Amino acid sequence: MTRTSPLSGPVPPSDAGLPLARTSLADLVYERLLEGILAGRLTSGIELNVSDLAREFGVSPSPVREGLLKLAAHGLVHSATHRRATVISFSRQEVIDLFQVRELLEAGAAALAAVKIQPPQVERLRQVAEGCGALYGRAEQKKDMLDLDNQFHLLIADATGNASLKADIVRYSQRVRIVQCLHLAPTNMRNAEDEHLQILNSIAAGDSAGARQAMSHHLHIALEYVLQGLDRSGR
Amino acid sequence: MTRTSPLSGPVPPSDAGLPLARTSLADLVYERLLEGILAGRLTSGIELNVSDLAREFGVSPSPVREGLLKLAAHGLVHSATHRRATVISFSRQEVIDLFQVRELLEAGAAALAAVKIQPPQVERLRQVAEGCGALYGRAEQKKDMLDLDNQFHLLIADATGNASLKADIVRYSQRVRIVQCLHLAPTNMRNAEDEHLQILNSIAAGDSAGARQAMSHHLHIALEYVLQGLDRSGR
DNA sequence: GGAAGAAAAATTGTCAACAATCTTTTTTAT
DNA sequence: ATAAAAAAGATTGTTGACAATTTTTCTTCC
Repeated sequence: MTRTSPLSGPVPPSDAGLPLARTSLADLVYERLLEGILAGRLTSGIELNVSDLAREFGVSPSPVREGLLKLAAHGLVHSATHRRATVISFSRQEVIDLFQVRELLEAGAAALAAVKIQPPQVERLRQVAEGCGALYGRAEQKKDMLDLDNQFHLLIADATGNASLKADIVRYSQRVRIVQCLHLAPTNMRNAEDEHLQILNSIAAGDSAGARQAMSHHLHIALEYVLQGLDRSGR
Repeated sequence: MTRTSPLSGPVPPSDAGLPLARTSLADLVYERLLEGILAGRLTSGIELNVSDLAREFGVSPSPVREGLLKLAAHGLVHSATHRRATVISFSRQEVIDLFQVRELLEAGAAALAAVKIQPPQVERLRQVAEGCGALYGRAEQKKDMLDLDNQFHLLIADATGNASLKADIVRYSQRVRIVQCLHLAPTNMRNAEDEHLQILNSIAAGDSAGARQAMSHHLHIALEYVLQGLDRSGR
């Protein structure tokens, strides 16, 4: 097959500088849809119909199907047999549940990171935490703010050295993001920088209990803001 | 299509007593392979080739492909493009990482369950915890023992009322089981009943901290045994 | 005889057609 | 006119064929 389909335009995100990390069309579809979801273009409840997407991406239905299946397996898309797939939507209780697990994972990760983090990672973490400051409160940069916040959390997950833990934190951050795209007012991210620095300082000081506590606090506040937005928009 | 393929023999595990919960062939393949993995017939490293499985199950390649994709997304199968899928295998460090996350999730779940559990669930939990006693140490019943142990942990996950948390605990228990099938000596499950009762009593008493502590302890011991078996067999 | 390279075989990935199911529209009966 | 039933349309699920890639086997050369 001559690689001329639209999807092959943007170079597939090769994991490393490996010779030539081939990826399947299904994975490219997955990446594209994921990007759309995280960017907020594809919001909760939007229907993802196979033939339309196949047309749009210039591939046959099969890779689209598989891409959707992967999104469903990762909990980003709701998919039942013979019903068209939709971007997942969460009830109020499900949002609370989501944050409950997220807290278990991320508070634990923060505690672990306090023990295992290396100096260069501390430095990187500080850059990201402080980089946020310039953006806070500006509505038109909500996506950038979410991206930076996310990066902060992912760097902590990285610092644990536990790939499995990181993978789960990524999955939760993606699902939380779907909710944040809908229900988070940009102004509510003002305090985040202080909270991030609190977490960072505990981690840098090797204070596991403090890091755990600071992360829990941060996530509780984040949940509170999301619920406020949800209750408001949910009428 | 007249439903006569081998796969439709064993009735698909319908989630509830719904009228007729249809499932796709891909899901049936998924269930069958999952069962084989959890039963220990399909062990780490075993190659799962699409055409062979398609022949064996009497379906076309596509549903098999999708079933494997789902297993891969759940972390039970390793799958790279143009390479045949294999049942996942874990390095020593990966096993440790696995148990680390499992502890975060399950210790948290135990603490939550202590707050939220209902009397009938306590009763059910006690039955399972005590039901284990009759089996411990008998080598020929290793699978039954693992099943009961698993059920105990899943009931606690259930008692949290957090579906997302439970789903993740299930996923980890499945991956841990792959390791246990390979590296756990049945004799090493003798103490489990006592530990389970300890957890149960804390939960029943509404003692969150105690339940968390007891679950952590239980999982630490479980990891120790697995590592012993791994170091022995791994030469 | 053993290692590097080329041909052959096996396997995975993609496609397009068909079958099964769901959804919408139209028809029919009350 | 409204609600149930039937037909038409759209969408998903499955299949088998083909293309792309990897793996194995065989040949060639040192």
